[in-house]
Amino acid sequence: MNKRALYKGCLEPIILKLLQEHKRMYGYELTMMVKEQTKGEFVITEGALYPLLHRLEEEGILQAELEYIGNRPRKYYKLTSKGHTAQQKAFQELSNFIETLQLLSKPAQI
Amino acid sequence: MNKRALYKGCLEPIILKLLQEHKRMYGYELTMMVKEQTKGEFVITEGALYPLLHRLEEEGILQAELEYIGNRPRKYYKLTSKGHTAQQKAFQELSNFIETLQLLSKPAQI
DNA sequence: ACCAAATACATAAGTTACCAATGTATCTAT
DNA sequence: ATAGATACATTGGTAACTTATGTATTTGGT
Repeated sequence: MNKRALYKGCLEPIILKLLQEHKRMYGYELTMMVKEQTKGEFVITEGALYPLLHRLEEEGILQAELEYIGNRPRKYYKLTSKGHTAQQKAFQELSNFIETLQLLSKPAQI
Repeated sequence: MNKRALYKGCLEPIILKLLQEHKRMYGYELTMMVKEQTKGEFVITEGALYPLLHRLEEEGILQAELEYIGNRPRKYYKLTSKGHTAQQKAFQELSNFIETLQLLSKPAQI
């Protein structure tokens, strides 16, 4: 069992949450922030992140803005109004999921 | 995003945990107990459960005993000594995972 | 001045833990 | 009788990842 299998499905709510808290962020920044906030526990691979961001943009959940820092391109993402709704829903699901997991983690209590 | 993607990887630690708490259980019983303890949130499909149980047995983590209730076969599983070790490790990983998720769920605190 | 590491984007192929569907058979309750 | 619950199992498909690879710019150390 790969320990990493655990956070399958968590990436999307995490990204949406961060974008709700920070208005606009770019891909690399998102990976760094997740790594930092989780003390190195969650490391988002590029192969997971970029396809996800593209999909979310396509779905109208994110809106992208390309900017240049010197000659280097940087793509900022922010939540659309549809994205805010999606974020709340996704985060609620994640919270429920965690709560449910804890039901199983704790010994039965009367 | 399928909400069910969330608990990918959680099934194994959950099953191992239940088997540690209850000494011996059979497949159908496991599905019922998870459903009950999570108030219907987690529903384990047979296509996920039985292959997992078989794999864990093959890996020497579980030991199976076939019994008959009338004419109906029932396969009890229990943790081997290797299984107890695996259970503790898996559960620790799950706990860490939940903790890490909560790091991201809560707003940054100084 | 040089080069490794960091920054920043991206895609393609492979993995795997699950779901949905299907199958078989027995037992129970109405 | 027969629908639903109990109890096992397998097959085929999927989606969200990982690993590997690619390109290019910028920064920092010696």
